[in-house]
Amino acid sequence: MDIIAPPRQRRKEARPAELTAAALELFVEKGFAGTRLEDVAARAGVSKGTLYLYFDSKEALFKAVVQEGILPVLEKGAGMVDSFTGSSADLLRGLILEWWTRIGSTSLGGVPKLMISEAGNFPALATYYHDNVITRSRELMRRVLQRGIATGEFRTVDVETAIDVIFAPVLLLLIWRYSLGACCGVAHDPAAYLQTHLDLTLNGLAAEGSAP
Amino acid sequence: MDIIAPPRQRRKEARPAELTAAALELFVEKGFAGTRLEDVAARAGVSKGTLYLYFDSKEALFKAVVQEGILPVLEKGAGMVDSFTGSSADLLRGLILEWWTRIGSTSLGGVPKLMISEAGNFPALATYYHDNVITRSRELMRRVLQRGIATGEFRTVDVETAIDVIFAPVLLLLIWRYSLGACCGVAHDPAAYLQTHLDLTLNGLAAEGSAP
Amino acid sequence: MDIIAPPRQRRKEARPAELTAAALELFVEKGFAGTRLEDVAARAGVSKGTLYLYFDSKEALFKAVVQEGILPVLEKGAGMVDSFTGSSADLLRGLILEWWTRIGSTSLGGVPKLMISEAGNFPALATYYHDNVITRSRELMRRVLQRGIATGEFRTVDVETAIDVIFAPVLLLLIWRYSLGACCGVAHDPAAYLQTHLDLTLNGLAAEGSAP
Amino acid sequence: MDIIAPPRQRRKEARPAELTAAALELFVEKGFAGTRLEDVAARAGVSKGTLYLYFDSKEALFKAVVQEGILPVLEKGAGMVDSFTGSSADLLRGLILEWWTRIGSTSLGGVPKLMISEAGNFPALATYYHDNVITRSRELMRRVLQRGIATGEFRTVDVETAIDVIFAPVLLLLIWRYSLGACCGVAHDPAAYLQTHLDLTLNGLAAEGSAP
DNA sequence: CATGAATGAGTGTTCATTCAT
DNA sequence: AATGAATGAACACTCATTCAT
Repeated sequence: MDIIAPPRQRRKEARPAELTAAALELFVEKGFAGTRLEDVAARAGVSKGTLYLYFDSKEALFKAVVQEGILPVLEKGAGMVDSFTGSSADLLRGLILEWWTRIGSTSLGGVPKLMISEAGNFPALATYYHDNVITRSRELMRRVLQRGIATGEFRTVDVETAIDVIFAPVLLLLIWRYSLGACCGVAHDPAAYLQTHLDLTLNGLAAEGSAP
Repeated sequence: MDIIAPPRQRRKEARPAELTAAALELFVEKGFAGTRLEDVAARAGVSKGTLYLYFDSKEALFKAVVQEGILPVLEKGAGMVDSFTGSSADLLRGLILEWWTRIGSTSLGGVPKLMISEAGNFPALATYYHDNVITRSRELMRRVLQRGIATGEFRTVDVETAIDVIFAPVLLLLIWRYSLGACCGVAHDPAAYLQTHLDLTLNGLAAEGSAP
Repeated sequence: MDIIAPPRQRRKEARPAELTAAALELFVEKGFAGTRLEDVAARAGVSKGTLYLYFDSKEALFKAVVQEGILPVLEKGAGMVDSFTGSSADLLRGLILEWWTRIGSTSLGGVPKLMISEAGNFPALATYYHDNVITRSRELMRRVLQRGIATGEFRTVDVETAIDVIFAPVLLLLIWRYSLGACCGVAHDPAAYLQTHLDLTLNGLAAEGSAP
Repeated sequence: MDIIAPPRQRRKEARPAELTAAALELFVEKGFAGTRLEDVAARAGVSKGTLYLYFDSKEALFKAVVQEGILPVLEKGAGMVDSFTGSSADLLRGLILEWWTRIGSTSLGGVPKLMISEAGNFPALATYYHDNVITRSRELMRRVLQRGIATGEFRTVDVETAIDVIFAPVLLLLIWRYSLGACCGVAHDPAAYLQTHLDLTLNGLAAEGSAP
């Protein structure tokens, strides 16, 4: 008899992702210590024991949340930079907006604040995050800036400082949103904020005579 | 067995400050949940029970740490602004350096990161921090900027945005130092960093023709 | 070291009853405050944590002990009164003796003294006990007396007072047995005591001319 | 200089009584375990440490409360019986009413319930209470009954049973009042209750032909 | 693979008791 | 004698982790 496999079987591969998704939301909402594995399991629709079939410990789950949440987006970004053919300004703008769509505006937006909060308790994870997320994000932006400078579209600026200047406001937006912004927030409109930030930044980068 | 009992010291006056100091260090180092009250007491040289003579609960201790750590410095800063007679640039520079000496370079420098980490778990404290620390810090800087603009020393800039621009790098420095910087830090030299930041900012603020 | 772990038994169905039984014994023996949950768990053969799978708190356990211990017996008694076809004297005698077999002579006999001891600390439970146990016990006896009076077997007496007179000696017996009787008891023979009490009471109730 | 000693000195001898009085109220209200020595001290207007100048431990205080509360009244009662010259009925009535005035209607009325509650945890005290309070109370009543029987005022009854019959309703009244009566009480009027009880009892005791 | 009952180490909190002043 | 700051043992309760089914 050709019966379709029951959902339980078919979801076997999806389980880890469902669990990390549930865990991400709770970690972001309540922090690492404040999140109970029972709640994670319940939100993913499985039992507490099942969680341990996929993750050795709460700490392992936490690492998986960070790794699986962030890496795919970075890889997508690398692909964009590799294949982009338009202006560097459009590339930079596209990267930031894509990042906002995929990360900033989702639960993943809580990850930077989460890493800041828990880095002290998870040095290994902090190192991993630094080496894989931060370093690679900066590398991505570095390539964009160097591309623009090489083509004469951007002015010759100190690249590392420019990377700081580009990332800092975005990070602060997220950090605020997931900490004090929750209780006494002035509710920045993130889209407008990003737009303003990009306009200012690209204007500042634009070589004289080029069309920003 | 003749175990020597530690001398039972009585120092009611100094106890709260000793306890909040010990708690500050541990909260900054391990976070709220990761800090055991027994360790706080031990670091302050008292027993666990003694802690409860002065603070009703772990949460109350946390609140006291934030309040007693931060408020005095803000008040000192307000006094400086009130009585200062030199240039606004010197005032701004003095405020930031004083802040670094009193807060940034001490354990209190961990408080912003602490608040960011725990705001979600302590909404009441987050509100308190927002209303008393953040709002009043901005007010302090607002007065300095308005003073400079009024005397013609500073250009006419959007004050609120300028406040953001002045505080953000300093906050990021601290946040970094107490989170990821601990394990994979590029060890910014804070003094030089602050100097550069102040130079740039004051230069940007300086009215044309004035001597920065 | 190869310590043999005790077999981890799974018996969800039976657990609550095993736990309340263990708790009953300890509450009766040591009182509410003097009973440690760890001892309750140990006596039931489980760990401390297991207790919390079934009862939210020590107070909840206490409530369950009282409710589950007493209510079933009352319901059985109501059934007896409903279906009994013999004389009212035999019914009254049967009820009291059944009560002694099911409650008085078991650990449940300690419940009245327990309620007296803890009523002040658990007003809600005291109200529950009053409304469900005391009121319903009196209702049971009331029906028996009214039945006997209606058939002419009993004299026309003040029913509420008669209820008091019937219950008081039995309650005092139990209260004594579980308090001062434990250390300096004159070891009443409960069976003989009950017999005498019933004989006297039924004789006092018997209508003239009826065969007691 | 002939200055009157300060109150602190003058109250030295009164301290133990003040402390046991405070303790009695709290023990009756909250039970032994539920009473905090700090509250006892506060109610007596002294510090916690002072309590230990007079009583070695919480248990010693508890014992003192029972002993000092009860014994004086018993001695007074013994004196009454020794010197009384009226009828035995008046003597019995006077004893019970005196008892109600001195014990039943005061905080001391909570002692029987207290002893019932804590007898299991304090066997030594229970023995003391039995030997000194219960035995001597019964002895007192025994003498009254024997006196009445000897003069022909009372019928020849089984004295020990009569003692039970006389004391039981009074004890139940007190027990009820300090336990379940507190939350769901039918608020017996104690004076009327005692009056009825005495009338019935004395009527039952009265020899035929004597004027009750 | 999945479950969920069971475990037990860990911690915040209370409070009887002690002791230096 | 009196104080009250300090102590530390005790306990209720939580939750990450395990394992028999």
